[in-house]
Amino acid sequence: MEREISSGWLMFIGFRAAEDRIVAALAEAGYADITRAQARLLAGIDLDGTRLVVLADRARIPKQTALALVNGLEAAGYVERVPDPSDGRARLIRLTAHGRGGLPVAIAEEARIEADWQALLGIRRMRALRRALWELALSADPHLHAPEDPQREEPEGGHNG
Amino acid sequence: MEREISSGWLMFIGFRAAEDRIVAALAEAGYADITRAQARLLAGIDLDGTRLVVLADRARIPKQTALALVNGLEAAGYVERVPDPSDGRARLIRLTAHGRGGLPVAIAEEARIEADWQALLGIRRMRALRRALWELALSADPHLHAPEDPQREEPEGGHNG
DNA sequence: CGAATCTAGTACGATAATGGTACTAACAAT
DNA sequence: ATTGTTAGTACCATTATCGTACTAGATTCG
Repeated sequence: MEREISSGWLMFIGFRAAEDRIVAALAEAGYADITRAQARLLAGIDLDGTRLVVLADRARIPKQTALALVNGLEAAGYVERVPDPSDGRARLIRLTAHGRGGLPVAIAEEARIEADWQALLGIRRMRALRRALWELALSADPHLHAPEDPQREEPEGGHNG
Repeated sequence: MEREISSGWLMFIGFRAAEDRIVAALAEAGYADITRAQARLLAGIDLDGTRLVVLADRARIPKQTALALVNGLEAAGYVERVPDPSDGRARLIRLTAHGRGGLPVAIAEEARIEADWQALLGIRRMRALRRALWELALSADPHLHAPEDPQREEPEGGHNG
């Protein structure tokens, strides 16, 4: 009567393991006040700033939640809001200097995770894993407009740590 | 300056897509009051009952949070607590008849998700994906004591929908 | 042009989830 | 019997989630 663990749940385990490592790395580097929810939002901020609704979309939360998180991050000095020149309604949420300080930490830990996973699976299976995950992610979220082909280059999109 | 989406984040997308589908399927079948956090907890309940600390561990939440969720689920009639014959301190959290009613719905949707993903990737790559996810999950959580080998059979463990 | 429509951001508020500290009762070890 | 450990729980403060709804700037189209 025992059943297998679903693929979705396996993804949850992997995701949470990675997330915990990144948040822990940030905490150890002095960014101890960043919560997981905030980290998920920060991960969606492009280097040139991102709108609130886009952040909400990327983190799979309603914009009210994203707003609350951004308010907290702004109060903590991690992000700032600048007007969006292309749309008077919109504002771009950008990392402050303080926020950018955490980026290398997150990126480094992320790279370490990828390296650890690749060491476990081997480069070939790791690549296959990423490719498969990409296809599933795209089918779930068609406007991810993602490359993953090393040949192509997208002027837009892409997430941070 | 754009970076790739991390494998962990891709897992997040896949996981959330699956989770949303299951919660939506439950809602449509009349189980509209089950939240995502509750569903994650329910997914860890074995058919013969599971202890609170084990549920907390599986869902990656502290036991206080698990307690609050169980209280809510108990009040809503989804689970019940029975004494654990093997340990006077412990209690087993079990699905009630009402709770078991949602199981087929969740299991069916889960199967549909797996089928959809397999249709997308093909059976070979899907199997490779699961195998890779399993290895990563095991490395992150060594006491997952998981089979995945069709030959072996574990008397314990295994999650529900 | 101007009215209807849409969209980005925000406010307010109610509920749910998270997680710290700490207590009790039962078990385990010596 | 004393000590240490573990399961469950209570209490509580904070954070996160998300519904309803408003404002102001865009967009569409007659």
